[in-house]
Amino acid sequence: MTGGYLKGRIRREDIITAAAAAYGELGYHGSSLREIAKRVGISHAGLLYYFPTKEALLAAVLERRDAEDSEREQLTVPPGLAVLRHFVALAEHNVRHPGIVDLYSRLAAEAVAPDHPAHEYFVRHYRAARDGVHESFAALAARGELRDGVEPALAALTFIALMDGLQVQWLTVPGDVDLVGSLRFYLQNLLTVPL
Amino acid sequence: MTGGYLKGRIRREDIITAAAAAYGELGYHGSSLREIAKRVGISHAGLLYYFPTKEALLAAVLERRDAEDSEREQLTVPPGLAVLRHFVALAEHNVRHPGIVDLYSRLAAEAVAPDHPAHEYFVRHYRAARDGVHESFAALAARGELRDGVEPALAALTFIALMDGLQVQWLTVPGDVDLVGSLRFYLQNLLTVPL
DNA sequence: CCTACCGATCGGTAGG
DNA sequence: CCTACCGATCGGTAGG
Repeated sequence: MTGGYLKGRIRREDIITAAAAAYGELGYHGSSLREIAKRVGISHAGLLYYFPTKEALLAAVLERRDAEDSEREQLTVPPGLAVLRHFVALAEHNVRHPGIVDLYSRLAAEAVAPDHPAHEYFVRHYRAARDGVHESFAALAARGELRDGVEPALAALTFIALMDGLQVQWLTVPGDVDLVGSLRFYLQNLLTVPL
Repeated sequence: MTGGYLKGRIRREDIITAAAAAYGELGYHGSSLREIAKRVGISHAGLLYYFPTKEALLAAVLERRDAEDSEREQLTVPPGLAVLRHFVALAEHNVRHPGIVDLYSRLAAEAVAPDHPAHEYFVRHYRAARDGVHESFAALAARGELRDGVEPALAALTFIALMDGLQVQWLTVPGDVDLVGSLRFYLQNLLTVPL
């Protein structure tokens, strides 16, 4: 007599996991409900019992991604070097989980279209990422740990862009790209102190 | 009695133009032959008279893109600052032609999948871009125009990645991103001489 | 959760 | 270049 609720919750998680993998491999538009359902072992109509529309499933995938990121990111990290190191650690994590990188890169590129269901998500995502890093660069600048002429706002914007661009190139030609080393190189270049 | 050949060639060019626009807006997989044909004012079967398969049309779009890039790029530019300035000029050109950026970003993200028909194209594209920039950074280093500790190979890789990442972010939140200014900022940071 | 179905759309072909 | 068509696939619904 195991609770039916628990079983349902597990099933939902399985569906979200399968959907995230499919979005990474095939893109959102390229991932049919039938394909995702097959990976879970149910019919596509059965999937729609858990998520009423294709977009609702996408929303659930993005929500879980945010929840995972928030978990890994302890909110206690103060602006400064620690935040930058945290991003390097995130890159190290990503190298061991290409599926996550796939998902993110594919969705980000699709979602440049204003009518894409994940567009607003990425607008917020970029703003939040930029603002967080900006704050850290500003703190470093105040302590004189940023090289002369380095504008915190531009440093933040280019840092986020670099991470994204590196990921796409890494996925395309994995052997040619050192994700973590490239990030370190970039950051060290802006700092007057060791990372 | 206008030559039928000329008319056919113009029609082919029109189809390629429409396809490139559609790929940018909707991605390759999201662009149906019927949609592209409608933009040209013919039936999708008519389109297949000019390009026998969907992939053949994609190949034609990529070929023309390369041809245009080669035209703009005079082959006489020697490795060094001039090449970097050329990339900044390319960014200025792109800001006025978002359709090209759309096409490139969408296809690059789709084509990380090894079985995507444009995958090999992007593998070659990344290699060529990196090698070209690498050569220029190496020349600058030899002349002492690169800051200490800047490795030409990493500088080249991150430069290409930065361009790509900036483009996606610029397409998503155009008002928040200064494409050209960000590139200048990045490059100036690596150099000991004014760009 | 299932089977069975809907209308719409896909790339490609036949035959002119 | 067209009309007409093919089999396959799509998201979603009906009714259990």
